[in-house]
Formats: sequence, structure tokens, C-alpha cells
Amino acid sequence: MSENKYLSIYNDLLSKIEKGIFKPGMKIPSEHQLVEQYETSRETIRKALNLLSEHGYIQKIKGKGSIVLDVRKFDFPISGLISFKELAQKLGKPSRTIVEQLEMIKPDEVLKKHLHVTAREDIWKVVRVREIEGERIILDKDFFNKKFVPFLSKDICARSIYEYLEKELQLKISFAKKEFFVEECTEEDRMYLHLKQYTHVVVVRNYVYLDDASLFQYTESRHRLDKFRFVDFARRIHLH
Amino acid sequence: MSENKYLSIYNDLLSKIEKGIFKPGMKIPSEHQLVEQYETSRETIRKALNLLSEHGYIQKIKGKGSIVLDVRKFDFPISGLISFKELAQKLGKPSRTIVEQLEMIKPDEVLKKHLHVTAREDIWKVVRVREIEGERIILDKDFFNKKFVPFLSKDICARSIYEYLEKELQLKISFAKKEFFVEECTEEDRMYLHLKQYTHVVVVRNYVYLDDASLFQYTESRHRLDKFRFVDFARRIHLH
DNA sequence: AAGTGGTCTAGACCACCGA
DNA sequence: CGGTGGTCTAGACCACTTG
Repeated sequence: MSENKYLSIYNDLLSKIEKGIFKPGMKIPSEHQLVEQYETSRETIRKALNLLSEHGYIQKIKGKGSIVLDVRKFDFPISGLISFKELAQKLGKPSRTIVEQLEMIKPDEVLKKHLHVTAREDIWKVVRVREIEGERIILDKDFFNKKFVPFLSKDICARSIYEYLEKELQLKISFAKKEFFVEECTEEDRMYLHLKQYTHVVVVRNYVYLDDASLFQYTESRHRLDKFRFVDFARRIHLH
Repeated sequence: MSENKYLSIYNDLLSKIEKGIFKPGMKIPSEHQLVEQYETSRETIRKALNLLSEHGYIQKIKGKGSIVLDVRKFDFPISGLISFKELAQKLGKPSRTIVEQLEMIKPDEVLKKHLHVTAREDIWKVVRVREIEGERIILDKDFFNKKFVPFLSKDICARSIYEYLEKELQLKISFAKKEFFVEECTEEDRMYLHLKQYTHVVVVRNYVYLDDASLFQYTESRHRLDKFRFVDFARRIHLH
């Protein structure tokens, strides 16, 4: 219901692109035309179009118009790392999540640094393995500050912690910083994953921040080399 | 000189953050105050603040204000893959670029698909090796449609093709799509890189689009495992 | 209740593009 | 030249936070 006007226009235009009413290469109506269609002001239309542009659906060209792009349909949903769930869904492959550890700990030196916490604070530690087609591919180690996440259960971890945090606890995730690099396998990797002949894993460190800019989660995700994949869609910034 | 007003405000605020005049955790002046300081309208201030927010420098909180974040200073400049140059600069290490191949070719099947071209079009192929501290770390294979880049020389390739395209040819790069994955080393990798004991490379496929949404460059960048690093800063989108 | 950021309006002028 | 998108203004009302 009471959606923002510019968001509802964004969604309306998006669905027209996805349904093929606006086809790749085509120009969508001009801002002036859209102002009349949606009976709103030009800045509101521009907000909707800028969103479409930032998400890679259209390209705005000064003096010409906005044309529909075709880059996105080949790809995974939005820019960024495809999650385990999305991957499994896309590929239509049988998969499951195994909760290996769930405990309350005090942070060690490394974790204190990553989570910006003191030695006295309580931290949830969750270790999960993601299995696709019977192969244990990804090792996820999540750490949550108990201050933000008072309760966790194996059941919640086996489903989606993510959904629990956003829907049940109403935590508003605002932004995340990710780091990727390759590391030699650890004992822990060998214990939990089916590594085959691979001697290295791709490590993704994920720092998640809430709406009020407080860091509440640190995750280390360790992927078997051959099953790692990432897609990034980046708009170039033209300052100056 | 004749810079946009909102961009000059953005740059001014940014330099105050980087100089520490606005410190992490601090609130910057309210939009109303900034309107008076910069003698402009509120929407213009908001454009500048939204840019700062999108680039991860501040966090806007409704009803409270905008606070300065501290996530970025630990990291490489803007979100996205750090380029060879940035890496070398950051680490202050001696480095150079070696142009191994520069030729005009007709696209094979794979390239036709990647560059969206026909078999008759001419394609520049550039193969370069990036060396840091005497080690050949990265193999870059660039392909340009001759339609957009009529002339290239070894000299240009040894410096920065990038600068040449933007400054000399005035090409406006608009957005890029990147794919990351890990692959087994090829003969070519072994020939050009110092791979040490590593049996795999991190492959980055880069598709670059111009302002008019035409695809003009395809690049395959092959990194030795231990020297690959990526940082991503992603704002979470809250639709609905 | 006062202050904050989020949305929205109805105008204006500009730079760019195509015919 | 008319049409396009980019910037900018000076208001307005709202939802939210804090005292």
C-alpha cells in the first residue's frame, strides 16, 4: 500500500522492462511524458529513473533519452556476491545447510578487531557448512554481537539467520563491506569441507552494519576454489 | 572551475572528512545548517550528502543526522576491484607493465560472444604482464573493437590504455560488469607468469560499456592466487 | 515541541542532441 | 530549432528522534 510514489513508479517501469513491454535497445518515454503519465513532478520521475539506472536496467543519455539495457538478464539478480541459496536455486540443485557449531564465546584478539568489541562482550559463533549435490562446498563462520542478537537456535541457523534477523528481530541491515582473497586451506577447512585435491580456498570476509552504522556481524565464508563465483555490476563515477 | 555546485560541496565535505575535521562517529552539520553555510538549496545539499553516503563516507539517519563512518579509511579507495596501479602505489612497491602482444585480429567464436561482434570486424588484442617487485603476477588480455579504438601503440599500452581512451580519445566509460572465478592455469599463464607452486589463477572478466551503452572492451585479467585481493562496499537496498 | 532527514512540487535555466 | 536529460531553487508536508 502506502508505498513511496517514486518507488511505485520504479517498480511499475521495472515490471514493464521485465515483461518486455520496454525492450532492450528501446527508449522509454521521456521524463516529460512520464510526468504526464504518472501525474507527478519531474524530480519524482527522475528519482525513479535514477534508481533504474543505478540498478543497471536503463542508461540515461543527455539530449537523447533513456534506453533499456540488456546486460542484466544474463546475470544473477542484483550486483554483488551470489549467495549459497541463490546459487543452489539458480542451478536447481539439491542442497542443504549443516549447523556444525553454535555457541556463545568471548572474542579473541582477531575477533575483537573484526567486530570492534571488548573482551568482555558475548559473541555468538555459528559454524555452518553448505552442501550442494552431496558435496560440502562452503564453510560459513558467523559472529554476532549478543547485544544485537540475544537469542539463536540451531533451528534458526539451519533455515536462514538472515530472514530471522530482518523479519523476527526487525534489524535493518544498511550496508556491508566485503573482502575477497585466496588462502591456504586450514585444518578446519579440511575437517569440514570436501576439498578434493584443492589446496586453497577463496575467503570472503563480510562486515555487516545496521541502520545506525553499528557493526553487528562479521562473517568469514570459505569457498572451495572451483565452486566460487562472483558477479559485479559497477557504474563508473564521473567526478570532475 | 565551473564544477557543479553539488559536486564542489561533495568534494569540500569529503576533504573535511579525510583531513579529520569531521571525525568518524561525529555528526556533520544538519542539512539546514549546510544550506546556510553553502548558501544553496536543500536539494543541492542532499545531492552532495547522498553521494557521500553512496560512497560510504557517511551514514544518514532519519530524525538524527548524518554521521561520519570509519569503514573506508582502512581500505582501498572506492569500492570495486583495486587495479594493478593502485595496488602497487598503495604498497609503494616497484612495478612495471610489459606489453607481450599487440595485434589486430579477427574474433574467434568465444570472442564474438564476449564482444558482441561479427566475424568480419577488426579487434585489437593486447596482452600485458604486470610485474611487482620483479614477480610477474597478473596477465591482462584486452580486446577492443577497432570501431571505437582506431589506433593503439606499444607505448600507449605500456603506460595506461585507460588514460589514453578517456583523455585522448574522449571515450566516456559508463559502466562495467565483472565476473570472478578461479580456473586452472593454462599454458599461456605458465608462459607469461611466475606462478610458483600455484596450480590455479583468479580470473576476472571485465565487460566495459560506453555512455551510449555500447560494449567496447572485453578484458580477461588472470591473477596469481596469492596476490589477488578485492574489496566491495555495498549499500543494501530496502525496497518496500 | 523542536530538530532532523525523506519525499514531493512547480517552476527555472542549462548543455546536449537530432533534424 | 525543439526535445532531451542535468542542475538548481524555494518552498511544502511528513515521519522520525530526542529532550
